Amino acid sequence: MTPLVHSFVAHFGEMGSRWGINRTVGQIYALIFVSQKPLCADEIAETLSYSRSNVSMGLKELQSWRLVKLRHVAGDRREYFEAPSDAWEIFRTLAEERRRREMEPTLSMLRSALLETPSCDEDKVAQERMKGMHDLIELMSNWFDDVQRLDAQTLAKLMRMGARVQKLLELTGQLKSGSKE
Amino acid sequence: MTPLVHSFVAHFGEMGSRWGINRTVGQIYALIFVSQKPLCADEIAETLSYSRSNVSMGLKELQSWRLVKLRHVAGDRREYFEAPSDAWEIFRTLAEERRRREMEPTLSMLRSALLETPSCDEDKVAQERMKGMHDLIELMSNWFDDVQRLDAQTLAKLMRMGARVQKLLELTGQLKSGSKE
DNA sequence: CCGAAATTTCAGTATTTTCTGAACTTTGAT
DNA sequence: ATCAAAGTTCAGAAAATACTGAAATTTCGG
Repeated sequence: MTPLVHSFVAHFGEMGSRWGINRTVGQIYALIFVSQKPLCADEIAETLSYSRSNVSMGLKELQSWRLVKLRHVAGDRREYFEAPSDAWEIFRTLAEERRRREMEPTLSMLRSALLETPSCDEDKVAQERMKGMHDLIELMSNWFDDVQRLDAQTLAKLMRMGARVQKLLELTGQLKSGSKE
Repeated sequence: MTPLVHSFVAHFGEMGSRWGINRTVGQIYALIFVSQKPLCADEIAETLSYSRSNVSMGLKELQSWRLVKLRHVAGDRREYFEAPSDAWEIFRTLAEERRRREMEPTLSMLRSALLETPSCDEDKVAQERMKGMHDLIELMSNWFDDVQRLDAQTLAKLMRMGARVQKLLELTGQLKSGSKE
């Protein structure tokens, strides 16, 4: 590993825990991400000085996040991995997986909590708060879903507009004033 | 704790690790969030059966995330805590803190890595990939910043529009076609 | 179908993180 | 200023998580 790659890999290892993955997984991803060619498990284990089995687990985890893709090299039985390099694709994948892992379970918990009949004042208040949270998460979840379907170009345009989108909305409001939305 | 509140609190405890906080912190937040009135540390420790010191640490952590606010009750020396109940405010706070903790450090690491002179082909490729990642994170970071400044109403409108925003962009493209953006 | 290469599983160990209790510091009413 | 109540700190115990090595399983060329 060159010093440049090393510092990138080390950073991903350190940030891993903030991002909800562990050090090994972070480093494996970083290494694959900057690599010119697909890597196999042995090369990764060797480069990062982790046991073969740890790398195997890490690769499984990365596959479950859909952050790495399996490749086969002709005449070689080993499995090679590469990371999609299109930043937008990565962003979408991450957004989708986080929605599934971090929002969906809470949404379903909230849904059932809101079906309960409140047995006292305390529960009534609690349900009101939960309703607010539920509605926000649902809104964001649906929005993610929608955005998922936009093509990269549109998405980039939208991002670059940033706050100016507000102006656009005001404009639209005028164009179709009277419409119920 | 009523069964309803209990299940909400328990869920936040379990999800905590996925969200980058620990069980105690998740449960304390959940409890404060659904509570009718501000709570003091002793009440929280009592209700959740955690040690007083653990609750103290947890409250510090929640304050650093700006997820709870300190309140003082007249004629009572203890510190009481409450959680903002406006879902949009919470969303903004979370987005801002996550940007600061999860994106900023990576952005600055990438910036310095991109300043290095690549010493070989491997480094050249690595830098290209890092450039892609850097640009995306920077774009998202700025976008977060912008969105931060929109008022809740505009934000909600934008979210509800979802994918239909694409239509809007096409429309604008026509209106100001020829403009450089 | 055989067997060597590759991958996965998993029990046990190592490391990290969380949590507690006791000691310490701060605060504010008297 | 005093002191009791409130809040914080921190060393070490407990719990959770990550990692390894050895054994088991899968895969595929012959």
